[in-house]
Amino acid sequence: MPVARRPTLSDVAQEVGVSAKTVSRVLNEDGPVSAETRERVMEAVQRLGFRPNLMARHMRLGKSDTAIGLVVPDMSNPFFATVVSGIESVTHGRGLTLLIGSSAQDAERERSLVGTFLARRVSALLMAPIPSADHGYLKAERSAGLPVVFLDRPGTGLTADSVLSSNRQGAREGVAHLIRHGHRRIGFIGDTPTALYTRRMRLRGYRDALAEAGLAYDRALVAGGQDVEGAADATERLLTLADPPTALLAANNFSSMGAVVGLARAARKDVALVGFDDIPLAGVLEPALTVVAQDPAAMGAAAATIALSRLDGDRSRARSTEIPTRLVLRGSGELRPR
Amino acid sequence: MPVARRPTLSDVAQEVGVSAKTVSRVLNEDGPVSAETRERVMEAVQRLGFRPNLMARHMRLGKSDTAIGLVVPDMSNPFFATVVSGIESVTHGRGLTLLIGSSAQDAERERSLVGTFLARRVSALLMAPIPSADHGYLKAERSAGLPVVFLDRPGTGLTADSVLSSNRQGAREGVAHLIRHGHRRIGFIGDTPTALYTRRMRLRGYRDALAEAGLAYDRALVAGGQDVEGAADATERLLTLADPPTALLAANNFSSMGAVVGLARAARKDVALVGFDDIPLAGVLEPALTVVAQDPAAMGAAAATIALSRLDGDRSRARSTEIPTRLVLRGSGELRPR
DNA sequence: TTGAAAGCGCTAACAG
DNA sequence: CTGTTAGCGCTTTCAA
Repeated sequence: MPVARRPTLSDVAQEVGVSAKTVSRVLNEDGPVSAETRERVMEAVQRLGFRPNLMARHMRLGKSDTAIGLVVPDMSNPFFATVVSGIESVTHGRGLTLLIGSSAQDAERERSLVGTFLARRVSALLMAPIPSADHGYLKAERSAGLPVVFLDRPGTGLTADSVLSSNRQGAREGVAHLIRHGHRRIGFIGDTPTALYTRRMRLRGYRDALAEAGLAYDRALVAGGQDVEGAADATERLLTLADPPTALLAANNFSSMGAVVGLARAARKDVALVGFDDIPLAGVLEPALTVVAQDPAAMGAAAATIALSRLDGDRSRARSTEIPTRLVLRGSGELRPR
Repeated sequence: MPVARRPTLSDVAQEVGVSAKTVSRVLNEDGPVSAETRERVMEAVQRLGFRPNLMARHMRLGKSDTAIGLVVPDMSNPFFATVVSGIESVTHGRGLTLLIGSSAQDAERERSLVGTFLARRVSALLMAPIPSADHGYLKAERSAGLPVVFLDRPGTGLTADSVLSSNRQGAREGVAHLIRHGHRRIGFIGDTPTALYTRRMRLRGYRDALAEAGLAYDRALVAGGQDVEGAADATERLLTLADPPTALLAANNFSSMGAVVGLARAARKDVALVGFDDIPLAGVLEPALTVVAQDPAAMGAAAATIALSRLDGDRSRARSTEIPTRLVLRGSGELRPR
């Protein structure tokens, strides 16, 4: 089967018997064109199935690509999937296309993705940065006018806008809630690596709440894993301690699921639990799961909005936007210690 | 702050005192360059922070963009989020970038997204097509060599590759499982619009199983909604029928959640349930949820693999790939009717 | 081993 | 109202 070449502007022009510029004028409604010419051009465009080449257009205009690049650690994490839909809800109206890549928690891969996006001349860069990576290499791009927005975690080595959850305050509220219900031994189920910004902030909030209540911080009550399974194991391990916790704070979505699984396996419905990040069906678990809910869609939308305002010329200094978390009471955090 | 122009190939060339072509040769390891020249070019590239402009490169080569376009109905649906990570796992190794857009179940929007992708000259197009849309307008592109792969549902009006779940067979097995456990009145909780391909196929599988068991099909037992809430309401309504179902098949992920919520609200732990599409925490629900699990990551990977083989010159006729579902027994489907 | 010229598809600037 | 020329940043072709 012969592979037909895609028609170009000049193909259309030739077909109609006008110059390329005239066709361009018709398509971009730029400058005056006689009704009849317009008509004939449009007809030829239809007939040939012509579609202007955006690459060529962007290049000629010497502008950035009308796309924004997004780097997330893992697309299949519902948190980031929802962040993406928040971003898209903002960018779509502006005719911006979304380029997405997963860093898979690998600094090399993150850098290579960012490199590709830069080579494509994206209009802006949104990223949930890898903790171990330095982002100083973006300094030149940023001062050349490329908007960079860090999402979920601040970046290292680069001053840029960021959009974060109220991690510390949220965790503090969650733990205070458990304390209010009489708990004195409260475990912390986090993720690994422990260097992750969100984990550190949430651990800080956990310690804040303990300190406010005059409770000692016990490292033995801090555990975690890489995934749901790891968090479930960690939960079960905490329960076998000599002086075990009567309540738990799980510090992110999969830790929350892991804690639920671990408690279910140990058949311990008496252990209170507050999760971080809402999870589906939290309401029908038994007991129903109390959580510190984040608002990932709002985070994505905020990040995109900031990037757009930068594109629109906002040159004010970099700022950090905090999206509030919300304690959603459903029951699991209100159990009393026995 | 002065916004610096990005350095170009000729900037680097000028800096080093060679021609643009020489710099190009160094960067692409194309043709002979003296070690010393190479050294000096590389140094200048580093110093200026030069990054070749991919748009210009693609254009000059007259090839497609090294990107593939993906249209999904809704990014925040974990099913599609997982499909995306499956796609990415395949494309990343090939240096392809992923362009993503949400159609939001709107035919206009789908078409505009596809239009944008085509204008960008993507190398391939993957999409979960809107049921109400005709995709005949892609015929010319396809015969011009653009790989098109439909995901999750076949497209309308266009012969193209597709990757689908074994919807009918999966539903049949799920319902047969309920029948095997003694159920004779089995409800179907689906999504709307009812024209959706997956719903139609799963309903067919449901009817297959009933027919095989000699059970009559009763339209009154078929209900559904647009989201979790709607499915929950539909579930509650089915339970109030004069001759209510003793078991349910929920036909997708949010219908499954809705059915779980509806049964929980009605406090009916005696009603058997088989969900379609696995959901998180299915194992710790009470009773634990039996599901017909799909494999969204495999679907994404298969779609990407097919697109790549087409790019590599595979001109065989369009084929439909079926990714098998798997009945995961956890308890909720094994309840006996009272 | 290196360079000059031409051109990918498009549009800005200027003529006509 | 319409056309011509030039050039965005890169690579191919051909020549030196």
